Amino acid sequence: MQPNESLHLSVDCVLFGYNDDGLKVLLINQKEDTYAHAQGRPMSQLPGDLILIDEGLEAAAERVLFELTQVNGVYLKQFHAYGDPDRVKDHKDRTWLRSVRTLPDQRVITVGYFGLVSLHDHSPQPASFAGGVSWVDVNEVGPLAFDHNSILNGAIEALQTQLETHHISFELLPKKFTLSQLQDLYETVLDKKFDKRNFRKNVKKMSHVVPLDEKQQGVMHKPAQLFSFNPDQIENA
Amino acid sequence: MQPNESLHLSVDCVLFGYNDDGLKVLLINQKEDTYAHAQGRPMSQLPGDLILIDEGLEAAAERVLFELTQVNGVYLKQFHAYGDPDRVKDHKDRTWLRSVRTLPDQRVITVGYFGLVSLHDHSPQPASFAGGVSWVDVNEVGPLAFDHNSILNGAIEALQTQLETHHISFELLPKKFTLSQLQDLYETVLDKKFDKRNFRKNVKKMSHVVPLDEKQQGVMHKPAQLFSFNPDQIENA
DNA sequence: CATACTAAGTGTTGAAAACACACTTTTATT
DNA sequence: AATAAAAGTGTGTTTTCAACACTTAGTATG
Repeated sequence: MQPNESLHLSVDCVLFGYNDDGLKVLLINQKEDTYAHAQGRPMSQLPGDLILIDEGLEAAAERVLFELTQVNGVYLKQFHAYGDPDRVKDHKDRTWLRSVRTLPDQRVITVGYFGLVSLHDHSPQPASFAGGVSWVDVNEVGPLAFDHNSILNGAIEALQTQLETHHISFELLPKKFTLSQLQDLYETVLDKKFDKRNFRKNVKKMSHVVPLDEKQQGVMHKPAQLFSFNPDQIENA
Repeated sequence: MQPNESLHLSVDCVLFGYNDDGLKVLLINQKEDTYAHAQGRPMSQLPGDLILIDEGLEAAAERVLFELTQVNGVYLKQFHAYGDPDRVKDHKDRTWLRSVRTLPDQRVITVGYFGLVSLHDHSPQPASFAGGVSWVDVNEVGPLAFDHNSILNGAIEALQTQLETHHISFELLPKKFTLSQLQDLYETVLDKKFDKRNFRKNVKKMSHVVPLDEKQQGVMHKPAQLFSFNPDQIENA
């Protein structure tokens, strides 16, 4: 049984950003000049990188995200490992790989993490990079490089499950938010509608959602009560 | 950014076996003669192996299980990847590694799969191997090598979630089974009790559990109706 | 053949959660 | 003062969940 002499391992990050405009994913555009145009236009892909020899998986995911967004402390969760031997062997992807990797023919197994950021207060901007990093609405994502479309789908499912079972909504909302914003978040992520009154009844049972002595301002309708999350109350379930 | 020249990737399998006697895990005993006894007694570990250079992750898990049990077509599900840089660096584990690996100092990332087999009809027996393979009740598992105790815990949680959300119980039961057996399975895996009448009410709603024209035989009490699973009805949810 | 043993099988009721549903209130704008 | 726009609020119905105990069918024994 021969050992796997030359395998590479990477992490790929599906960074979800949310604001009143919808749920977004951070994508990287392969640069045009590094892409052989035989195939058509350059593709987008998920941010990812090979892990360093002494680096933990989660640490690698944090590093990738920090390099892209300069944001630390992003909520991160591993959801699946992708190891099809041919996942980076597709013709359309090889061309690009040859331009950026020293060993483009190496098999790469990747571990998928999804991360959550709020795009309300500040939009963590595609830092430093030569550019080509952008937030794309999850419903408008075209074909991605490698198997990144299935990785994205896996991340969306994991996010949906996680939203239903754990208290993670605050990762995607501003510090102060209205109940309509919270409901919109649930509706957007889970892709279904909720009844306003029933939704609010359920929120009242969530002890980690606390009303503030503050109201929305500058809106041309009845201003909404603001709420925030009480970190002490956020446990599991 | 230096590439990860010398990483190894393995799969570790948590094979669950179930019979009326409880939920078991298949463990391998490190052989005494390959283990330096300085530390005390040899440890047990989960079956696992480095993946071959052209082998998919799931294929590797299937291979490991087949080599151990000679059983094909085991239900298998990936649940988590473990990549702590020090996960195989513990002193107690190095000794053993040196005796079985050509490159014992290599970092190893592992992908965890859990598998399900029924121990009713036939107990897939620890094949061919020099021995040291055994079914251990999940509640009686002692300290394992490496981080295998946390891998096992991760597998148990994944199994519980999966049992509650997907129709997988038939993987652990004989082809024909009684409702009491089904209930015992749920109680064992989820580690809680159910009310017999309520449980049976719920089963009646499951269209994939179908009654047979057959009864239990040779028991010294009222023989139970036998049921089986209708594979056509097993979808998701 | 009568009795005893064992697990199988079976319904009802009350409580809680889920669902469906429409009008009034508050602010900014004109 | 009138309008526009989203906020906020309660009730009845249906469905699901939880608690609870006795009768039945077969095997074994005397």
